[in-house]
Amino acid sequence: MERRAVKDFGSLPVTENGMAMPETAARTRIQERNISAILDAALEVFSGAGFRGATLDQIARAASLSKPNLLYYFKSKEAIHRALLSELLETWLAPLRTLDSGGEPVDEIVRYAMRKLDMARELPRESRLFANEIVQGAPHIFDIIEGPLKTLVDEKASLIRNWTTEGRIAEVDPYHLIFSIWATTQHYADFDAQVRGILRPERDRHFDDAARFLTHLYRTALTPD
Amino acid sequence: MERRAVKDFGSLPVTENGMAMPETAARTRIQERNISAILDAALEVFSGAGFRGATLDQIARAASLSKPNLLYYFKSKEAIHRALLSELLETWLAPLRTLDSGGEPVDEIVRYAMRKLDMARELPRESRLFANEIVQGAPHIFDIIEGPLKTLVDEKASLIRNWTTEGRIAEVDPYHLIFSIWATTQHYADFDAQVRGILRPERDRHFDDAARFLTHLYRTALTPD
DNA sequence: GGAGAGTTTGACCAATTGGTCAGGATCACG
DNA sequence: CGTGATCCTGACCAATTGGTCAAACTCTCC
Repeated sequence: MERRAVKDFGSLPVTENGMAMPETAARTRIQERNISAILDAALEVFSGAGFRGATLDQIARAASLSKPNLLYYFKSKEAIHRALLSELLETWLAPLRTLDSGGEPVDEIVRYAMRKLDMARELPRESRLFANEIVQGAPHIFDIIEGPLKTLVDEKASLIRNWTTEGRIAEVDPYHLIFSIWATTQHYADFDAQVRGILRPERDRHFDDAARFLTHLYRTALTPD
Repeated sequence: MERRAVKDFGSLPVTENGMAMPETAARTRIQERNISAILDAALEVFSGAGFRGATLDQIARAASLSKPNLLYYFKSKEAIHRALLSELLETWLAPLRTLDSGGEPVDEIVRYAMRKLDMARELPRESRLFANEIVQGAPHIFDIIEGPLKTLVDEKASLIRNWTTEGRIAEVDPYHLIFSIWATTQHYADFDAQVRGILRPERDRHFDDAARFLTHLYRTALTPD
């Protein structure tokens, strides 16, 4: 083996998702630090400008690394984006997973909405990252939407439908209920610029009003007559 | 005056919004045709890719014009974007304007939500154009949000608040009510890729279910006890 | 049918962008 | 302390992109 082989199969095995560094295998402290700096910088830049709007220079600057050094850790812009999306996907879907058949159904759904609203407040960049991706047709994650996400939503939709069948919540379409919870909560992260332009809130004050409003909205709509 | 002056003040006066052609003054049939072809192509491309993601070549191709010819009608990419946004702004705000103090308040608000849902179905590109813009911080229209849009929303919010004061609808925060209507309806245009990935609807079938769901949601939440 | 306004284009340009590469600096560890 | 693996960089490249320009073409209207 000479040069070329070393480059291809040497100390920097390229994993399937395009990362130069394996996420599982042992990382040096330097790798640990730089990879997380890159992903954090990438979240900042991608969420604010979308995939195509983001540039490697911006990400490099935000991560305090040189551009070639970025590409030492991730083999391409796409690879960074992919790694970021897959890193955040679980976080993003976790609240829906916790929707459980135990407990009072109306409370359970309202609690889910409140959890989503909290995430819009605490993790707006993550929300906008996915918003940018989906608005533009979800080119990089359509398989996830059709696969794991659809499976999860189908499962929770049938749980909700059981509640309506048992008369424990009002008769509503479970899918559109879920969509409306996503829409009304993520709205405060994704369209933050508009919300703030209209409300001019001090700090995040408006989130409390939103919480009250959404609680009323879903509680009245779901409580069976 | 020689050459240069002819170029600057000659037959193609540049209007304030950057269009090479005045919208008001007489247009030749060729101008009529090409300008609307460009704006239509631009809507297609900008709404699918965002401002930065769109390229003049894509727009030119979609309009069946050469790139220099595009720039004969609009002096820059920004000018096309600006013209498009300002052309569509009225269309986009019109439904809210029609929210009127006459008529039954709950019906009036539900009717507004249904009108917005129709627009998400009929004009998804327009919805995504604004969505792209706002998700990325509304860099080109923040003054509109803070100005005319805020004014309109303030006005309608106080109308809604009157209704609650009079006990004609339930006590809800009018601003968050409006936001929730925007969010739940535009969701079907802006996040169309996700909705279709999960529901796999034939045609636009799911809009009818959405209409039923949203009618129930707002009717129950707004009807005073 | 011809003159001047209006329209179109190929060729071109500078800046930006994603990505490469060879070599140098630094770190871990025997 | 030295040596091999890891980390980092300046210089560079090809492609793309927004935009310009002079020249040519076409339409309108007298």
